[in-house]
Amino acid sequence: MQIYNTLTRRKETFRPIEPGKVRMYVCGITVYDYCHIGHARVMVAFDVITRYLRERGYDVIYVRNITDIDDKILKRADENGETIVSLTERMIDAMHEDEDRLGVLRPDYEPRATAHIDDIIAMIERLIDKGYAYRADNGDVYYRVRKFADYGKLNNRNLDEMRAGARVEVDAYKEDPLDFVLWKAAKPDEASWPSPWGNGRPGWHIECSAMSTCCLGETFDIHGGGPDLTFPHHENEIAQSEAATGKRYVNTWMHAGAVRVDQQKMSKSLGNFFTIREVLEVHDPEVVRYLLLASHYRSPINYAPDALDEARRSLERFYNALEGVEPVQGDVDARYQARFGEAMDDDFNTAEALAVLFDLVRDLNRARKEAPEQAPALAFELKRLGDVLGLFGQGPSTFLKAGAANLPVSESEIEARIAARAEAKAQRDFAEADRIRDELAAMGIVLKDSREGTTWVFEK
RNA sequence: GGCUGGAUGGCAGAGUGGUUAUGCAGCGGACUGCAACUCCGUGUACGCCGGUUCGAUUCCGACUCCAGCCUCCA
Repeated sequence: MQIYNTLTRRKETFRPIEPGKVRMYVCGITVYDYCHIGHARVMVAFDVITRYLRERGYDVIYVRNITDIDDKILKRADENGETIVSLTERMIDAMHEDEDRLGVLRPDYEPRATAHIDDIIAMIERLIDKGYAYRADNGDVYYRVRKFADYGKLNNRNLDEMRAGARVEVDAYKEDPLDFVLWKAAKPDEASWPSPWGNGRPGWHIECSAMSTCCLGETFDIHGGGPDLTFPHHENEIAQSEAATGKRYVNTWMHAGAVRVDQQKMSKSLGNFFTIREVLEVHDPEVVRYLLLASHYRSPINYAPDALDEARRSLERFYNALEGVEPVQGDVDARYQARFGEAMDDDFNTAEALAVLFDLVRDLNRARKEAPEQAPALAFELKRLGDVLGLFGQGPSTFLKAGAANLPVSESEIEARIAARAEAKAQRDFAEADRIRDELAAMGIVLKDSREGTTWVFEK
């Protein structure tokens, strides 16, 4: 199996530290607002990665943290006039709701920063002892970046060149402008925890170093995250962890591609983001999931309403093929599984894997006409492989009829009209039959005749 | 300025040193009372300029353009 490693900038053969076992950490969300489509992409990407690794027989430990203390949280809670805990609990619940709807399986562990203050303090102490960190006069503790010789290796950055480009306000208390904060001294009435350096709260980067190490060990297999975390977040994590432990921190670094809107990165700072929940008001969650899987996880994707409509039409092809066939395990051409596996083995190429499934769909549709006895096994294979991607889990008619619930007619009324049309057709009164069909079509109900009878789907 | 990626048919999006990606849309045919679904068929796509090669969209170099990171952001 090949995985692209951001650290080496190439695909590498994946070899877990312990055979058969994969330890993976992914940077999660800072819970001060609802998740947007960019978050959804990371969630879905690593969900599929976990599902496939497990399908391959690996015992995966998947850890994704929750940042529940941070400047933005303090600010937002204050603006809302609610407590930090009230805000973060609300956003954590919302995040879980969003990912459940997208079919994202929960990570095995979701450590929260506020539950690991002791581990964080212990790691900072270790860094101070080794001379990699210092307490400044303002009470903050900083990491001494220039002390870490490998700094910049993940991003191919050179310290002196970075310095030239620095345009951040220089904190007077830092020894060097590049130093970053490990422990932030609390202002009088801010939420804080006691520490050897006074009351305060952890910096963002140290929390991931401490929680990943405490859940997965000092060296682990895969560390993932969004595209905007490679610098400085992951670079700083490496500096902290490798300085503290003296060991290699992570073997494979994986980063998802950006979600763009009008060719610009979807981001909080630009304000051009769509939350998962607002998108799900209009689109079936599986359509969103499909859209995310239709491109390779590292490619940038452009988020647009048209793209979702097209994803919906593509998914309809799958569900049309599955509708009315009872999947039963049986003999199928082994090449589908082989090609699917080859695609996924190549750095989780879901786009290629979906192309294999479309080929399978064509075979299934053909079998339904020409060799119906083969259809159940093909449908089973399609569902089984789709499940690795977290797709095709709902009943075909549930998907195809979704949205019809808001219509002014009930399902039984629709069925009654279909029966009336069948009667008209039997009388060869096609004008009446077409009138009924047009009437239903005007509401978005599209009829599909087949040998077994008439079914319908809802087209928005 | 430094560091990463990328540029594929109408759109989306994989991939490959010489042979069909795939999906959506379109066109022709079949099925159908007519449609829808489905099936069959259909498109001289690989940013630009050089180089390597018998042959390059695919390898190498220059160029143009796009995006990301260098500051909180998945």
